[in-house]
Amino acid sequence: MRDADATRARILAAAKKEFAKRGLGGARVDEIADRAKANKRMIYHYFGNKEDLFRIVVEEAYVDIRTAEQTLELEHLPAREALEKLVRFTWDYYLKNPEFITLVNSENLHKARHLKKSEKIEQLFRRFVDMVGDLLDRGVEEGVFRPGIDPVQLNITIAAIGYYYITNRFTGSIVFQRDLMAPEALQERLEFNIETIMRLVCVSP
Amino acid sequence: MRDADATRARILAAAKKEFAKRGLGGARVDEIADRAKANKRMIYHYFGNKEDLFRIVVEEAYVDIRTAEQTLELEHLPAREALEKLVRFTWDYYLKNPEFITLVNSENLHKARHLKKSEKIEQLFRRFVDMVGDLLDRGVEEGVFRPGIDPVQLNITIAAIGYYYITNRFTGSIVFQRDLMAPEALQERLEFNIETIMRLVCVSP
DNA sequence: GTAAAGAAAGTAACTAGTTAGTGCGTTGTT
DNA sequence: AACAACGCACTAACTAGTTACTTTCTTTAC
Repeated sequence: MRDADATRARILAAAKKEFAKRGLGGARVDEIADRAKANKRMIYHYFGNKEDLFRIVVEEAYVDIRTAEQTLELEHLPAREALEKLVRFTWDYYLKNPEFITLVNSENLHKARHLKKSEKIEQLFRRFVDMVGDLLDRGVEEGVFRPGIDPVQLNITIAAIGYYYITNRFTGSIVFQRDLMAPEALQERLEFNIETIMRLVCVSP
Repeated sequence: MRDADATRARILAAAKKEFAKRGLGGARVDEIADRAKANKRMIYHYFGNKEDLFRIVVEEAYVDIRTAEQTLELEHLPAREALEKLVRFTWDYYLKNPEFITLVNSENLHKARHLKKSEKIEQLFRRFVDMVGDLLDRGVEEGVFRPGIDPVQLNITIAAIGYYYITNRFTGSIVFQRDLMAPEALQERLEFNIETIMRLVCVSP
């Protein structure tokens, strides 16, 4: 049974897991081949080398989160509801896809040298920033949002308050002496995050 | 010239740099020895093995940030000023010590298995959480802070909005198509962060 | 229809270089 | 002399990448 596409896809999925688990430096090409039930030679055949494979994994991770975001259709909701939905989505996505966070961390450890080579990333995010910009404008028109908020700063803040909690869940649970991943703790954090963003953006909370 | 303490200290400093630059998996013991102008044999003599060396580096990084925090003496300031000072301090510390962030990221990639072995970390942080708890109480008494805010959630949020920006400065600069490390960008972010926290905590912003 | 040719998919074993960790001897200090 | 600090040179295991080969599928010629 030969299937080039399926093998390629299995390698990519395996690479995503391995890179997310151990980072670029700690990941082992042999391990990726095993996980993918493929041969190491196939990895080099389809992806050239380890770094290129990593680049494609990271690119794909960014495409995935932005694709998911675009299904939100925030345009059809009142501004306040749309903003809350975005905060909830971001939180849920990090929670369900912690490998996204690990990959981004790993890419930043390497000063984003792989993403620098990518071309499709820039336009992907321009659309996203525009979407949040439009949402902010709409909220101001509706009289519910403060004017003058920078959509990039808001984006970063929405991401930050979820991302930091999830990425540092292990040291955080030790340092703060509570299980940050307990269901009640997660619920509490999500509500705190929504309150943080609402107080930041809305005219009257 | 023989000096056990100095050699040990040079190794620790070199290890901190190397681990911060490449993570636990990517760091090379030979490189640490070279940087420290010591011999690899000395590393094993003083620290046992690579993992133990890493554990001590991470522990020391946590002790350093908490030690710096304790010089703030927030008790002697009005609550609002104290809170703003804490946000500024956190931001400045991350900016001046980006290796702290990389070490914490690396430790979380390994599910905090080194920090779990550490004993002095817990009490270090209990004091810190108490300090912020006291600050919140004082702000409520002064009539400037909302009551009922969880000091742990506030701590996490103050850290998050700075940490995320700094740790993801490389991918962030590509994705948002602006130089996030330009002096004006840094100043803008700090002010945005202060506003975020003030709106979250204060009764009237 | 079918057989030969060729291309693509897949594998095992290997190479060259790297890496954490050590054995053992040397040098300096008290 | 005794002990601690130090350093060279080694090893056993590992690791990214390659070579040379087999198997399977597709295309083309008749």
